[in-house]
Amino acid sequence: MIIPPGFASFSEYSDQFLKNVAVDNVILGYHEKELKVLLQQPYTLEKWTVTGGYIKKTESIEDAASRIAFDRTGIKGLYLKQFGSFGNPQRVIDNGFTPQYIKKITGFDLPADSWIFDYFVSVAFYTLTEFSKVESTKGELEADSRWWPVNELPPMMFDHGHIINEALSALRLHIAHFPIGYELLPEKFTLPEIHSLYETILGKSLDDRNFTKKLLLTKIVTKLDETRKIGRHRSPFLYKFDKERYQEGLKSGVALVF
Amino acid sequence: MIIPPGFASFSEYSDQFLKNVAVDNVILGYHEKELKVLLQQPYTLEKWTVTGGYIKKTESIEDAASRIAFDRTGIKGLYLKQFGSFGNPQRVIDNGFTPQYIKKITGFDLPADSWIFDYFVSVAFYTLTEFSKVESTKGELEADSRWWPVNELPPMMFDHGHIINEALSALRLHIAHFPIGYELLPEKFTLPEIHSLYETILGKSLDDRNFTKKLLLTKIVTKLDETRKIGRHRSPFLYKFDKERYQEGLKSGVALVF
DNA sequence: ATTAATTCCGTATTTTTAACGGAATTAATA
DNA sequence: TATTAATTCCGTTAAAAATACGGAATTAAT
Repeated sequence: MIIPPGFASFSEYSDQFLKNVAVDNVILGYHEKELKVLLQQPYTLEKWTVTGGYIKKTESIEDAASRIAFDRTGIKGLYLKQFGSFGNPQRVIDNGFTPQYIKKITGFDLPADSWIFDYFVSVAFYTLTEFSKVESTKGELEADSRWWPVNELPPMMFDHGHIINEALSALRLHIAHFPIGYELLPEKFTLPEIHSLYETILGKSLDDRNFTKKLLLTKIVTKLDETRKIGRHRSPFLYKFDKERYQEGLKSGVALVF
Repeated sequence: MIIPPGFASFSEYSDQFLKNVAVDNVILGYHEKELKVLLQQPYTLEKWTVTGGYIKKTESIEDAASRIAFDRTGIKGLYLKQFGSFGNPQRVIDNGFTPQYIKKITGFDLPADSWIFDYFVSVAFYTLTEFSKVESTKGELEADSRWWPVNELPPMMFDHGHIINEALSALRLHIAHFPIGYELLPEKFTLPEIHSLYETILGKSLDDRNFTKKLLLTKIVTKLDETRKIGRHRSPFLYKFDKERYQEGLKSGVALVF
């Protein structure tokens, strides 16, 4: 727990938060046919973490997750999905928190029996966002922070590698029951683009004709009259999401079994 | 947080636990074609809660859930499934904890800014168990504790009514992907029995011929050569679970879509 | 005019799911 | 001992969904 400037004591800052419980957000983005995750490298440590933070006593865990996701991405109203909580004593062994270490990074002396040295339960959410939207606010992100391809992760702190894998499992399960893509694609997109998105997330190839058939059957995307001119080949038509049907699908479920 | 006898101070007892986070177990049992949930009525309050408890600093959240489930049921090795975490400021308003109240029930004076007066995030699990196994240990359960039909719940503390509903939703989703019943049926059971169990959990009637077909296709149950003599009608054959296939199904999933 | 890259479309086959009726067994009882 | 009431148990057909697959059209570069 890093103390921002302007606080006279550790507790003056930390008292606004719940103890021994925190939120982690696995922020996923899609770029160049690859799923990426936004990681940060805090406090000059050599390991990376998913984005996360503490829960204010006055907010719900969902509100905390939203607030933190907004802080890291600058995007309001991200779709956050809780997929599990993680907690075991090994977490505190791995993080290297000691009174000396806390003294060094925060300047405050804390007793060895402070709750800060007990393990934290992490309530984990994942979210999907369009890669480019976040990159534009990259300058505002704190410390070291960058996108990593989900299958080429750097050395991760604690169990964060595991948490990312669980997020991906949850996403793959989720995708079978709910529409996906609104958050990950530009407003107008082509069929091959959304096709490739699904292939990337599911990690397998999907027959293009069957994919199109099923997708259009759900009516969550509608064809536009425009095409996009790219490359020396036929120009693909553009599509967009039918926002109402999409929202409806999020609530009540849409079967899209691939 | 009730202090057992023999502790000199609140912190002497509470220091073994993580703060502001706890575990709740929705213990489900099946009896007479009805799903029931084990609830307790703590501290002479008039509202009921699902079983739950605090997490020791030395144990994982899963271990805490197991320990607590064992305490309440006397059954070792219950299958516990995490299905979500719940936390918002309303929880603390609802529980009625005040320094005066804590003084009354524990005998200790606590400062108003103690973490005990902040809300607790609940990591929730559900478990399935054979009703009769637990009932036999009922005498050992603490305080008021009894089974309630899941659709005739008494007044519930906090959001515990909501948590139970979420547990049931999770269970109904779960049942489509994993085998169920080993924990809820006696060792040997009849087809009508397991059929009725599935109907009860899913809350709808399932065609018996199709049900049997699908169930046997999974190979998780095997037919025995015995029958059970009950009533003035044809004696049903007995079946049992193939434990190996069942375990395998729990790990890798079994499609049983009804 | 040719070529390379890519979009786009439809039908046939297989598999899965859903719907459905009637004969067999048991024990009570008339 | 014949009848009745309650329940188990079985198999086929129709409908729906998923899968497999080939070839023509467009574009821009050469």
